[in-house]
Amino acid sequence: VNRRVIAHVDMDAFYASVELLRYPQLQGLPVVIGGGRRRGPLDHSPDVADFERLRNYTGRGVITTATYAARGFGLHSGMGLMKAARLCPDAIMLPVDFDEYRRLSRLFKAAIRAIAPQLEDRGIDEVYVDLSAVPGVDDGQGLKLAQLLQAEVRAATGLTCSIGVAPNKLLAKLGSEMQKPNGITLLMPEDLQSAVWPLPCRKVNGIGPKAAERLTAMGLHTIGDLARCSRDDLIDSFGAHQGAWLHDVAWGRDERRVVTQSEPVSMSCETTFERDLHAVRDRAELSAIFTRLCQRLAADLQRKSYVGRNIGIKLRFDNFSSITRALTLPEFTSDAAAIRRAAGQCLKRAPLERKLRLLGVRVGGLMRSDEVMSHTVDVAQSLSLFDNEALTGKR
DNA sequence: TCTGGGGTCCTAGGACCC
DNA sequence: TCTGGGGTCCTAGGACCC
Repeated sequence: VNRRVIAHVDMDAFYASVELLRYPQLQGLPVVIGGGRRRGPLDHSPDVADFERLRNYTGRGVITTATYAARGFGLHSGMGLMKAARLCPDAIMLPVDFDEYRRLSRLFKAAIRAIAPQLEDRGIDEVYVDLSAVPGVDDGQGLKLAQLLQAEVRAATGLTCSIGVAPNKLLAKLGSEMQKPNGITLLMPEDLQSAVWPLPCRKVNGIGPKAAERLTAMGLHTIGDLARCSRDDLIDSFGAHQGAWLHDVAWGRDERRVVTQSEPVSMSCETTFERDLHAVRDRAELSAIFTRLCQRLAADLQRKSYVGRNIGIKLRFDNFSSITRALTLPEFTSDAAAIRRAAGQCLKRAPLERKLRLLGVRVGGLMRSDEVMSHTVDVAQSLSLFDNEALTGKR
């Protein structure tokens, strides 16, 4: 049996660290990333006093990432900015700059790929890497390889990362969190009892707030507690699928492969309004936003060369409850007007008594637009070549 | 003034078909 | 006059993740 060597590489406080790279004068200060898109360009080397402070913020944003200094004040990602402002009014607030984060994301992934090509993307700031076939990985060289990965990532980006090395994804992911920032943790099966069992169940990727609460209610707090449950008891409580999975997790078992390529399933655009809007009273404003979302989504699909035929909307009401409505079109599309029409049909089936907080549009059932050739949609498109506009050469 | 935006996967029920 | 068993597609909601 070939034992695998899997690494999980997790960039440390990624967005915040990218900003500290740009503004080294903020090093060591509480800084949070979040809020609006951008708020006027800053000078190249602004004084610390020139940065926006949390105390001046009004709005509905949340913290996307907090520097380690900010975490010292109890700030963390997902926290509402208004609440964060109460905890640490002097914290510096920076708008998100996704283009820059994506640029550095590509750099760090390329640096890793150059050493270990079997890489699975897990979002902008983390990856799994299968090191099994990398030369020199045998007996005890896992640490050396992880050090090499860290060095190359830092050389390529100036950023630090934390790495877990283990026989599978589950343990590698647990490991990468254990010695943040800039840490390396090797987890072997024999470390299960000493290093993994003491951890709260919530640390496991896939056990969220709801599952953790159910486990707590059963008196199960740590992964070790879980390991003392029989497989059958867990299956009785959580169902065949999740119960068996929980049991495997507790014993450090995970056979999932590192998936080096995948296709997107859906794309979406959504926005939270600055104030809650009423479907009737704010009809014009809402309609304009709705159309803009569809246009942005269509542009995204076209830029990435995808079409889809499942069109859906998401509504969030003033009480934070959400609903979705969706329909499947007979033909694939990435056309803004077609998406807008279908999404409008969906909206008709939604209750609109309450004020709205968020509106979203989604296209699912995606297919690469260059693979759609033989499809009926192209019949429609080629037919449109013969419409009047094309024939008369207008436009 | 609590609670962003972009995703994936799972479940459950109904429609429909063989 | 009581009622199969699969399979697939679709919708809606929910849990979870980054």
